[in-house]
Order: sequence, then C-alpha cells, then structure tokens
Amino acid sequence: MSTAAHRSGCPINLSLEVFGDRWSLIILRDMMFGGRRHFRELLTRSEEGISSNILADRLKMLLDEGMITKTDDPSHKQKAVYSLTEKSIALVPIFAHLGAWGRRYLPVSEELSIRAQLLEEGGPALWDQFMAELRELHLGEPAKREGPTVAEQLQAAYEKVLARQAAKTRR
Amino acid sequence: MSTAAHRSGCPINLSLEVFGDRWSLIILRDMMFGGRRHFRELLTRSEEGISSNILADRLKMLLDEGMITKTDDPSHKQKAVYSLTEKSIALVPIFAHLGAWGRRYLPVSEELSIRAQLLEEGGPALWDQFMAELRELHLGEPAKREGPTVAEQLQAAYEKVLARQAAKTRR
DNA sequence: ATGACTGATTGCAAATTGCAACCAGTTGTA
DNA sequence: TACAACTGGTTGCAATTTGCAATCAGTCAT
Repeated sequence: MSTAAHRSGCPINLSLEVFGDRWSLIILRDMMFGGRRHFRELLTRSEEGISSNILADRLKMLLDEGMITKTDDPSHKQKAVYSLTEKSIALVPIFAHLGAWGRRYLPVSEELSIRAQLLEEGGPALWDQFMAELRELHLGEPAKREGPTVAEQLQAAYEKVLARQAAKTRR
Repeated sequence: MSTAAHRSGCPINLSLEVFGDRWSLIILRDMMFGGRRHFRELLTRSEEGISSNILADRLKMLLDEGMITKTDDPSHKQKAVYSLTEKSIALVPIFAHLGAWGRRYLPVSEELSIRAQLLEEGGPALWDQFMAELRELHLGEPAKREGPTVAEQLQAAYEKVLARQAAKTRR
C-alpha cells in the first residue's frame, strides 16, 4: 500500500484524498472538540455511531498520513493515546468554516451547533487561541494562557444549552 | 430516497453528509474555478478523470441538495447548463482554506496550486470579490466591477506558470 | 478467579465505485 | 439527404468499501 498514485496534484483534490470521506473529519472533530484520545472513547461516545472496524481503519490511515500520532498510555499496557499533529491542528479554520456553513444551510440541532456558533463569532483570533491550546495539549508546547480556555468556553456553552433544553422539556 | 435520516444534527457531520466524498467538491471546484457548466465539460476536462455514471449521480445529488441548478441551453435542445447556487458559492472560503492547507502539507503540483496560492494571499477580501463574480455569473446578479475579474487573474497566473514550465522544458 | 475493559479483528451481506460499452436525440457539415 | 460528431446521460458487471454483529486475546481491579 501507499503506492497508490494521486489522481492529480491539485491541492483540493489531494486534501480530499486524505479526508474526503464520511468519517475521517468526524474522528478528528471528536479529538479536537470532544477531547477524545482513546479508541474506546471515539467508538462509544461517537454521536454518529462509527463502527469499530471503520474506526480502526481510519485511525491507521490518519496515522499513515501524519494527521495523528499514537503513543502508549502509562496507566494501562493495552491503552493507546491518540494525539493530533500540527498538520491536523491546521484544519481548525476549515472546521470553523464547515460549522458555520452547516449552521447556515443545514438542519442542525441547537445543542450540537452552539460550539460552531461560538467558533464562528470568535473568528480567526479565537481559532488561533484554540489551535495554541491544542498544540499545548497534543504536542506538549508550553502554555501561555489567561482566563478560561477556548475548550472550556465551548464546553460551558454546550452544557448551558443542554440545561436550558432540559428545563424547557420539564415545563 | 431523501428519506434517509441524518446521522446527527452536528453542522460538521451534516456538511459531510452533503459533500463528504471524493467527488462532490471536485465537481463544484471545476464549476467554480474551471468555468465548467456542461456535463461534457465536467466529464472530459476533469483533471482527476471522473466517470460518467458517478458524474451523473453526483449532479443529481447536488441538484437535490440545492447546491446547483440545471437549466436548458438555448443553443442546443439536449444541452443543459449547470449553475452554482448561493449555498455552494458560500463554500468559497472553505475551498480557499482547503487549497491553502493542501499546498502546505501535501505534494501539490506547481501549476495546479498557483490559483490556491493567489486565493490564499488575497485573503477574505479577494474571496468576497470572487463570490460576487460567481453570483453575477451563476445567479444573474448585476455586476459592479473595476479592473480584471478574480477569475481572469487566476487564469492568467495559471497560464503564466504553464508558459514558464514549457520554456523550462524546452531548454 | 472472575468479570469488565483494552484496542482491535473477522465474517458476511449490502451498498458504492469504477470501467467500458452503449444509447437515443440533436446538430453541423458534406 | 446522409453522416459523423456531439448532447446528457444509462446499463451491465466486477471490484472495492461499508456497516453490523460477533468475537478475541491481553490487561486490570476486585
């Protein structure tokens, strides 16, 4: 494998050859915005219900493509930790635009689009901050923060929506 | 068909359900940046070599999804003209980011990435101008331009690279 | 020692993809 | 008026990919 010739040298085509399928970006999204780092987390806490063979296959591919790395988890001899690389962290702006586009044109659910809304409103400055946090978390870069992390802000907003929805249902 | 339930209400997932495959964005790219408007143009001038059944299938899907429209070509009773919609024109920033990312991390060819480079350097202001031109061309919006179009600039840069490459080979 | 948890693998049916041939109606040209 | 080229596709078929469910061997806490 890996001998497969490329369809063309167009940057858009080559990008699609890496993550132009129904699952690769879902996995990266869950690692980026959902904090998933282990196989089992990605498998069972997947909103879309990925199956284990597909997940294993895509993780292998993303590894080959240099989009993620895999290291041992000291706490368990069988446990692996998957980390993002600079190459995948660089996709943050694309995720932000994808989220914004989906929110505008597709039947999104409120609770699953609040993060996209915040990311859209925050703009490139917020994306950069989030990317710095990811580098810190996945690449071990030194932190230089002030106040709550972007990840915390996104999570807080998500939980606030969930709480409001629960209250509304209860009424 | 069209009764298929969505995997989740996440904007990124829903976006991928629309164009998360190996061909949809290639077709839209060729319509946007390659000026293709007819079936045969998309089929035979495709850099990646799409086959006619896949092209027909994707055009039908993009039509269903409201990403393109189809009208009769007055010049030929069998000829159809495919046009972009606002929904697909709104993908321009995503194409720009995809191109920039591919250029940075993948083995792109010079001639096929010069457009991506210009688009990246031009930034959001250039993207907006290009989107306005697409609206003009595909949605019939009134023009308000000054100087050469973005499409012309991209094309000129592409041809310049081709000419330089030809000269280099000849030497 | 036992049962839950780890990252997967396996078998199989269904759906999708890709290739090549083909098609009927339309048009320009000899 | 014949003919070839061009129009947007369709059809048949093999190969690949997907998705589901069951399974697996090693690890770990109790």
